[in-house]
Parts: sequence; C-alpha cells; structure tokens
Amino acid sequence: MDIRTLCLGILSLGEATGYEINKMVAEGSFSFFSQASFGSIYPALTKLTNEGLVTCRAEPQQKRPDKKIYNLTKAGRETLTQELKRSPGPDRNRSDFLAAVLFAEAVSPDRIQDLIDDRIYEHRHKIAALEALLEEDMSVGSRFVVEYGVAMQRTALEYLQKQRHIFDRAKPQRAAPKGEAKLAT
Amino acid sequence: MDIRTLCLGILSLGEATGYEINKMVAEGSFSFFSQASFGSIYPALTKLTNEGLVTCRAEPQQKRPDKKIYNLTKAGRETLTQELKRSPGPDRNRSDFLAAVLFAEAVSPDRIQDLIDDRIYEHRHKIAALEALLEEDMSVGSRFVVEYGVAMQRTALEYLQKQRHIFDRAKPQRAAPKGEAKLAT
DNA sequence: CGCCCTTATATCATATGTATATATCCTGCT
DNA sequence: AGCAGGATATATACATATGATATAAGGGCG
Repeated sequence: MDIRTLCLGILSLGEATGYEINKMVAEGSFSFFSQASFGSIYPALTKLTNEGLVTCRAEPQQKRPDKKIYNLTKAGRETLTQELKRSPGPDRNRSDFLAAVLFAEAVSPDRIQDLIDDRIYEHRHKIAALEALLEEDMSVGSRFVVEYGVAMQRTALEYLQKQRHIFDRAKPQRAAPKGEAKLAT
Repeated sequence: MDIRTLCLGILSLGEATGYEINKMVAEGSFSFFSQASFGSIYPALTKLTNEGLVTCRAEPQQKRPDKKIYNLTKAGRETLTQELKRSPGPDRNRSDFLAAVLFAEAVSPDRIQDLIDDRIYEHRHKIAALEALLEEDMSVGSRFVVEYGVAMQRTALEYLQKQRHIFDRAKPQRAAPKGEAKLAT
C-alpha cells in the first residue's frame, strides 16, 4: 500500500488536512502499520487532487498558511474499494534493534545487555500509552488494531524478559547489591 | 539503520556476494527485521568498496557474470562498531493487512472476514517454516531472532483467531444462495 | 526575554523499492 | 523432445519515500 492509498483510506474516515494526516500516521493508532511524512503526504495529496480522487477546500487563517481540507470524492472512494479488493502485501518490519543484537554478537557482545534492557523499558512505556488510548472511544476497527498492537508489544516484552540472559557468557556471578537489577526487571 | 550498515553487519558474519546478501534479507532470518533489494544492495556494496570499508574479489565463473565476493576490512569493522554504539532507531512496521482491516470497515465490511481468514492461514505457514528453521544449527543471536519471530507470529495468530468474529454485525441469517453476497453488499 | 514546541504548508537532496535487462543452466511438465 | 519457469549473478533506470530544512507566527515555561 503506497502513501496515496493510505491517504484515501484516512480520508474515507472523514475529511482532514495534510497536517492532521501526518499526525495520525506519526502518533495515532495508524502508527502501528504505516509511516509517512510531510515529504510524501503533501505531494500525494496534490496528485490525488489533480486526479480528481479528492477535493481540496482552502480555509483562510489568521497569519498562518491556509488550512487545506481534503475530502474523498466518489471516484476516490471507488479507487479505494478497488485497492482493498487486492490481497494485501506481506508485512514489512524493520527493526534496528534486532539487527543490532545480531551484529553486536560478533562485534561488541558487551553491548547487547544494555540494548535489551533499553528495549524492555521502551516496551513498557509503549504498552502503557496504548492502554491509555484504549480508554477512549473508538471504532471497532481502531480498537482491533490497537489491541493487536498491545498483544504484540506484550509478547515482545515477555520474550525479552525471559531471554535477556542468554547472551551472558561466564559473567562474574556476584550477588546483586541493592540498587541493581532494577532497571530491567 | 541504512542499507550500507546492514551490508557491513552481514559481512561481519562472513564473506558474501551481493546475490547472497539479497537472499538472506529476502528469505533468511534477516527478513524479520530488514528488507532490501538488488536496487539498493548493489550500489551500496560498490560505494562501500570505493570507501575502503569492504574489499571485493572477483571470482570468474563459466558463462555467468563473475561472482563478486565481498569482505569486511578493518575500517569497515570499526565503522560498524561505531554504528552499533548509537542507540537503535524505533521499529517501523508496515502492515497492509491492518490498514485494509481498518479501511474496509468503512468501505466494504464484508471483505474483512476473508482478509482475517487468509491472514490466519499465512501465519500458520510462517510459523511452520520458522520452526523448521529452528531445527538447524545457528548462532545464539540468530536463534534469538528467529524465536522472537515465532513468538510474534504466534501472538498474531492467536489474536486473530480470538477476534475474528468481532466484525460480525447482525448479518442476515439466510442460507447463502450460492453465487450471491460475495462482492460488496 | 529567549527557547522550544505546535500549527501549517512546501521543497530538496538523498535513499530506497520496483521493474527490467542480460545471459546461462537446471528442473519439471506436457 | 521441447519449452516454460525458476535459480544463478550482476546491473541500472525510474518512481517513490525519507529526512532535513525553509517560512511564519503563536503560546508556554523557566
């Protein structure tokens, strides 16, 4: 799914500006399964407008660039429907973390534990943020996606907690003196 | 992590050709956390060679382009080590499936069940393929990554199995008369 | 009072993905 | 026997995507 289709999909849920689309994709529940930035969203919207798949209504603002509010046209909705009939391509996951773990094993093994502990910390925060999101009202589809995200984050967290010692190689077995072993439990 | 660093990382595990790197990334255990294709790998290797981070040794072959075998240099290994010291960027997951579910809710709700069922089927196959992979010998790091992948796939599968009915909405309880109700009601 | 974040659009250089070109061999299907 | 399609192997053109930067003003905070 390219950015054009992504924009059509988001606009199928209601009108929006490029700025708002960016926020949804960068932060909202869309951020699980897509990313895009100004550099791709604005050109895509311009192109979609020229092709008649969306309309653009400019709303003047005080001392600020006009807000350009985009709406899906009938042709746009049809294009989206067509696009959704094609079976979705495979997921594409990119994780610098997993790459780093794999490569660090050969290059700088000492770093791995830190990498994993940082990651555990991040997962905890992410889960908390998502659960907060779930408190709000949302459509069945959005809830489905966010809960999917929570399930995946939880699994990753548990896996890391369980496995975090497998890279230990004959590390001195000293008793953890108080302030330690706190970060990553 | 850009493709250049990815190539350095893979070469840190042993020499390889561009073709082999592509296969690892497209199919092997690297496919969980990275993607890249000829169009980016070949130029990256050429550039790395010019910069002295890798060496290239051409091995003539019968009636086929020379095999170009790349090896990491000392400078390349140092560059990789430096790169691994920087904390890894966030994961970026792109899932046309999740996008399709979310958009289909508004545009063609009947399609969702098929989407989910196809996906369940794919997860089953993927899990089987990964478990077969685990039978083989591999480094601690590779095993860590593949098992991580299995855990994630299992969670996704279970979630879909549990949730696959949530999009049902008072669907007319008539016996489906063959060729009908298939498109977008 | 300066600094950074938010609102809002837009563009540019670079990186990446997709598709194709070239050439040969092997495998399986009919 | 013949032929299509896939594997081996490199390479590049083109379209698209990313990341940084530009412009311009308002608000919050120490």
